[in-house]
Amino acid sequence: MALQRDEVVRTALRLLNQEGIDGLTTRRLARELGVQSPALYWHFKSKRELLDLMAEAMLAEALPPDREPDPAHWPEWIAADARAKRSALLAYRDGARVHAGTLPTEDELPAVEAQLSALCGAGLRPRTALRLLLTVDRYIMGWVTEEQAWRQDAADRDRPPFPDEALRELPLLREAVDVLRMTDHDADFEYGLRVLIEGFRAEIAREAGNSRAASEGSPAPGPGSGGRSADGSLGSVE
Amino acid sequence: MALQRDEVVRTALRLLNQEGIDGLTTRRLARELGVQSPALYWHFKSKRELLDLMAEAMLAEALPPDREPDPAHWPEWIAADARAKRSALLAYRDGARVHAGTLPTEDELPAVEAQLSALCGAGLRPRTALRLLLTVDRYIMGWVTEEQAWRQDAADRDRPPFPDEALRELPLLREAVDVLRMTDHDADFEYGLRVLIEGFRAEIAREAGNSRAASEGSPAPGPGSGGRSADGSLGSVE
DNA sequence: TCGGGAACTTATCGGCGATAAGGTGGGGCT
DNA sequence: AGCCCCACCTTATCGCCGATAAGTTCCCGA
Repeated sequence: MALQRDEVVRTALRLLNQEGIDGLTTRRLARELGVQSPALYWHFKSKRELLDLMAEAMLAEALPPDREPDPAHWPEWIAADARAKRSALLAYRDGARVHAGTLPTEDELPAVEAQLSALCGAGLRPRTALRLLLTVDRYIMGWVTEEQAWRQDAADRDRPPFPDEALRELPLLREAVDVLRMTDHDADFEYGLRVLIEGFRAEIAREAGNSRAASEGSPAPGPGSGGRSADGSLGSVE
Repeated sequence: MALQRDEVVRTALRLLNQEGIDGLTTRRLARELGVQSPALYWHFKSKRELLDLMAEAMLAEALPPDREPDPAHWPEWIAADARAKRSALLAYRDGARVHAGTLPTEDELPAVEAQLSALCGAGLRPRTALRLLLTVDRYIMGWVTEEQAWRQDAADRDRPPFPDEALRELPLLREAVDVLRMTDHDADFEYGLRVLIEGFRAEIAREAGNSRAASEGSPAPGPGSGGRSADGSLGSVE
């Protein structure tokens, strides 16, 4: 039986966990599959394409498709999706770096539309709802990227970073030393996630309050030419 | 006159902008400097070390040292620092990817201590304050990573992603299409930043409210019991 | 005057992604 | 039965990469 794309991807993911992304070379992968490395280029036009499929497979394992998010419980499913995505990325070594190179695909769009629908049901405009989803997504990516870099480094290095003596003159950092040394990734991630959701809550309340003023249909949201842009102050918030 | 580490780093940063991170090779850099590539290994023990110094230099350009953040105006300087960091990363091609591999250095710690001091002055515990700083940092990194990947891709590709026909059955996405296609990175970044700061505001209010109940020294702030009602669903935080 | 080290060169290593070109075997067509 | 096509793989090779080893140059201080 000839090689299947699917089998290659699965083997590549296994190899990713064993060797890390730098050890995942076409030659190594080919050896694992019992073929010569150019054989892979029959199935994938480039290593980039293979990595894309790996990223897709990673997330597919964790995020079940075809859900109908409930507008009434948006904080719950936003948080649940965020945790699921983080778990999916953490499930493979360098998972975040593999995913990072990926561009969004058109077939992810229906799921996003469903999420937008729920958020709009909770009172947001589509633009704002999508921005919200993007925000949490960026947080997750940034978080897991750092987390995996840290874990990797902790595996290499023998001594812990930020030794006590470096914190001698820094009492506040000394008090927060377990956050600084990231001894509990889960709790620290949850903290930022909760902060985001609190912010979303405020944003929804604000936008619901404004809903009659801004009316609708205008692509530029009310204030100024470019919206709030970077005018420096956040004073317009309250 | 012999080569200086500093000159190498500056040339490397210039080359980074010209060629991107994949085009930044030791041979190419050496050629630019008029030496042979092994000469670089006299000044740097590895390419990783060079990249670390490049990342450091990138951020040093944008973030002036020795500031004394004001507790009373924490939203302003948090936002200003966030914008400055994003700008610094955007100032160089693949800036986020260069920075991503970096580990925090001990000499950044005093600046963090000063920020913690201000946030504690605003009513947070050190642990929470540091988590807050980490949260916004991860958001920035995730954001700029994606933003630069997108810009790069837009430069390569001739046609815009997500053509209209792909959105035919997706009315909400069609309404948010400029967010989806990221036509205004600045405004979209600002949105997430504001959401984060709103969340911080809520967090500070919550923690200040709890301050007498939890006293201190207890790592678990006891979510749900005394504080907000609505976060019960997310209550597994700590 | 000369030893030594900073700063660089030449030569080379092993490995990488990728391409070119050729082999092979089985299934379907005549 | 014969044959051909083509999916799938091999061998050979390209140009590049980061990195190391060993030798060279040249200045500076004792």
